[in-house]
Amino acid sequence: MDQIELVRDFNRFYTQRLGVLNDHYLGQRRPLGEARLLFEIGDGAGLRELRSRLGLDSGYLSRLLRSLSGDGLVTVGPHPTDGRVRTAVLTEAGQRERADLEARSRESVAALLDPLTPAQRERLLEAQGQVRRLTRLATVTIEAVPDDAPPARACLQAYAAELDLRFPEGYDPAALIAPGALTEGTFLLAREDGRPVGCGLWQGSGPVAEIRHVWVSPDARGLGLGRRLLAALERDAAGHGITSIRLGTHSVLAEAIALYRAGGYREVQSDDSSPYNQLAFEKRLVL
Amino acid sequence: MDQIELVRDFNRFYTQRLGVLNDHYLGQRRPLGEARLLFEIGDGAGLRELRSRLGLDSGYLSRLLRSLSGDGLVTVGPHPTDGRVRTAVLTEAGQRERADLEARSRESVAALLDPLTPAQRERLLEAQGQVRRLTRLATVTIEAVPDDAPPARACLQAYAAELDLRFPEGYDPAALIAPGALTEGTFLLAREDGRPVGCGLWQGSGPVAEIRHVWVSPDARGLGLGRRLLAALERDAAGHGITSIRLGTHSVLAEAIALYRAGGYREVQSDDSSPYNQLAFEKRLVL
DNA sequence: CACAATCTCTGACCTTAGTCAGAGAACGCC
DNA sequence: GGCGTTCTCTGACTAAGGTCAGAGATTGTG
Repeated sequence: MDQIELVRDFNRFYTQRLGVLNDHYLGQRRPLGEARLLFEIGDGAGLRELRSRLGLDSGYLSRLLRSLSGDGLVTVGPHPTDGRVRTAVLTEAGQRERADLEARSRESVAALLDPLTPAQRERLLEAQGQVRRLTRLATVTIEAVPDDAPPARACLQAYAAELDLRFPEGYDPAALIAPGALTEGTFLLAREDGRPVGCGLWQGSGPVAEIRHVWVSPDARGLGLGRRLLAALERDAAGHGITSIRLGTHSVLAEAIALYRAGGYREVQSDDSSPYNQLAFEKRLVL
Repeated sequence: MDQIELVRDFNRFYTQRLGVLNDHYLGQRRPLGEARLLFEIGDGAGLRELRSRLGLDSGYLSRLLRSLSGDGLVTVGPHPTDGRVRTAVLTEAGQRERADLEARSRESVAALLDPLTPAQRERLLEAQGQVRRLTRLATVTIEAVPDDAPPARACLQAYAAELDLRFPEGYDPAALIAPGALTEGTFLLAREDGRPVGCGLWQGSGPVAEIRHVWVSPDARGLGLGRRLLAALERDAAGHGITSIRLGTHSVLAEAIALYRAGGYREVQSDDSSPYNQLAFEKRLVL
């Protein structure tokens, strides 16, 4: 069996397992749609938000809510500020039902874990974490966007805010590349399910380019995305005739430094004008 | 987050991932039920078998088949020997459709793997394998059954057949415990999804009991089931007042010997009358 | 050979999950 | 204050997935 077949086989296996688990804990008390809605309402939520979170048609949502409120689990009232929006709130019975579903779900998972030894449970969690991290990494898309695209600027703002916290001297957002200033080079944006989770750019016209502003969103760290971004930047630069990359970084950014070293960058004498770049690295691109 | 919550979180994540994958490759060409049926028919299958494999109502299956044969993908003919049963066979168009679905599925998995480096793919497969093995192990049930129950005898037959192949001198099935002979002791049967996948028994009235006939089905090896069975036998025996276990094994059964050693058994002088038991082990049970 | 069991098929019926086209109320902006 | 937009709700409709009760053919068994 090749790799693709092995993954498909695992997916089939796990689909089936999850099906059994779901059947067991849902116990036919509620249709799936209503159960999901009960969870999602939580401590009250606007219908508009519910619709977007669950991806429901407005008519369908309305009907689901009517059914739930018919069972006395939900009340739908007006929104405090916006009269068009309505908000759904769980009644006490609704909260009990929700807690009950939650407990059943926990119980069926607990029953699954029960026969395993503590060491085996650890291994299971570790392996699930690994599957998850690699699957997430694999589904992140990286694409070139203009450096003034709104999601690009959002990433850069987050990058600047983080550096401002981490650098002892703070970070001046004016040091960011100005919108539209990237005429020679590429800005790469990483997205997970459409949401921006990282960025980076290379710039320069000569045979030597500079990589800057490589950033990964905190909730996407540990996946190996920094490495993917760096590799994608190098590939893109190489495709534009760049043969060497230089980059500078701050001495407090230990994980960035480790990333560059692991990526084949060698530390060189810094001649950078930016006060934030205390270290300089260089790498020759091989085609 | 506790362990249960972590597992639930992984399950939610993976459900969603699989949903995206499925939506993508099924591409709305076929309803899920029909697609599954196309796969399952393969090179022809009796309707009765299809029904049990897919867990379908006979009326529903009939209707699905009519729909598929209406599209020219399937022909339904008589069974060669049993006139009540009918068999479904894929037409050429059906085989093309099936191959097409298969190709789409492979393609979407290939697209998932594509962004990963070879080392990351290896790690993903390794982790998926780990999740699968531990999940399988956790869902195996172990229960006491009479030593003459049909699934118990089936396991013992398989055990004897295997030993006969592995022992240079062969194995005489008469050496198996006779049906109904286990009056003092317990026969434990391991099942996965109802299917017997392993067994083992302890027997004896004194403070010292003997564990015999520990066997795990070839397709359930590598899960750690032998270890679970052994632990379950010890627990059951201890519950019946047994304080020490002795057991004998054949010198060619390397993995069994390793299992006993890892389980805390110490090799002792063999005084066994059975010609198959060249090695003897002993363990004091602690309560 | 009779009779019970097995197997497939049909028709009637049901729930879940969803889509679509408006109606009507409320809001935001000019 | 008018007007386009946003939001919810209703009614009409559809597809998928499935259940249930027989009818009719066939088979195994006493």
